Amino acid sequence: MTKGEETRQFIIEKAAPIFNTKGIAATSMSDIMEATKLSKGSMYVHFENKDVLACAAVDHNMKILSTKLETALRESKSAKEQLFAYIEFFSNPINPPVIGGCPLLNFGTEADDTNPIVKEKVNTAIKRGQSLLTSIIEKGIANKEFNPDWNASEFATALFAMLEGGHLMSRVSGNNDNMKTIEKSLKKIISEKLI
Amino acid sequence: MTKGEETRQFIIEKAAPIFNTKGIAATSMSDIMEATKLSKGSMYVHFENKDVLACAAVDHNMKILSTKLETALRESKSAKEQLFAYIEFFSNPINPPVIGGCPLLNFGTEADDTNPIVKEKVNTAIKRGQSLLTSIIEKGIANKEFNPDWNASEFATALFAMLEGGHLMSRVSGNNDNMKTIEKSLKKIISEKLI
DNA sequence: CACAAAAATGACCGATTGGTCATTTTTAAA
DNA sequence: TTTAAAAATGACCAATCGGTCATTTTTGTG
Repeated sequence: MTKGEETRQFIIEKAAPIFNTKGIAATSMSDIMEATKLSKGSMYVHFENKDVLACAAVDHNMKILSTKLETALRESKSAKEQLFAYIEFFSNPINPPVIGGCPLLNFGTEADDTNPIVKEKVNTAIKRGQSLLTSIIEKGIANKEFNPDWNASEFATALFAMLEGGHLMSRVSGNNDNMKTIEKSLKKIISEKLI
Repeated sequence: MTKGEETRQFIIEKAAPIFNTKGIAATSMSDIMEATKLSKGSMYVHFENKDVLACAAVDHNMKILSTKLETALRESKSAKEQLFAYIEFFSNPINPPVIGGCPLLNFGTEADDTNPIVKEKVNTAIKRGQSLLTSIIEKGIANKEFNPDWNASEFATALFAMLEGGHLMSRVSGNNDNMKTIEKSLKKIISEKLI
């Protein structure tokens, strides 16, 4: 990695949590300068404008999330264990895996009617999440772990939505109570599908 | 209503959809001036600063939502019908009841770690939504409509979270498919609780 | 070491931000 | 109709915004 590539990466890493916490519009280049202790000119050597940097920060936040999720799922063997691990991974929004909370929720709501590029990034990430969940459930059905009548993609969508909604509710309330309730509900539903 | 109160209300009504669409930070006083065709000085006659106007706009958006919801629920008689009406009310995020989409989702995610006042407004509104749902379910249990073993507040939380999460997913994807799936799942669960 | 390319700097730019205020216009009650 | 208060105006303010660029410093290769 050249010096330039190193600096670029360094800026992204410092900028990502700021964008995820304050939002894209509310984050200024001065915020990033302060966090990196770099000059303004240096920022523009590596990013042609703020939008490019913001997009890189969005990508980085989502990458961190998916990498940590992957690690959290790695040890789980059965489909049930994987679903439980997935739910538990998202079950603490007050101390979330990514600084600032779920980037899909944060950037999705900000971008949905203002930034089509970020919107599409979030859309793609959500679809990946849904299909990961769907494939875990389908694997569980093939394994004879789960009831074969279970509609995998339908439940994957419901599960994903509940986690995002629960994330919002817990962040706004300042505690994990709602998310814990949701975790319990989801685990109960999954357990009922066990053969 | 005095002239001043009329103008103040007029500004709020013009500002509310802009704040809900662009977000608080990304909305400028110039945006409101343009929408109202009023001068800058006039804005500051009625609102001491942008934050006060933003808070009034947040309140207005949430009020519109709850008023429309109330109307949508009014005709429903049974608890089941009321729950279905509640779900249907939120089932079209692409053409939502409030311009810009769900204000709880929009303002909640923006405010959660930047604006404690708005955060608390959203928190209160969410709790009201949860308790409305809980009381509908409890009424249905008392009516012998629903299985008495049903945990009302637990399901209310899950339902609320699913609708918010589904709202995000549909807004980001640009269509209502995910929300339709969620609507179907929720209605099925409710129907299974009918005695 | 030489030296060209890459990286970093910070002063500077015009535009826009939230906000103020002296002045003018409108309102509404006596 | 008079008149004082309320409302509306728009020029003006300092601060900050995203972005540029001539200059200096650092890097890495021959």
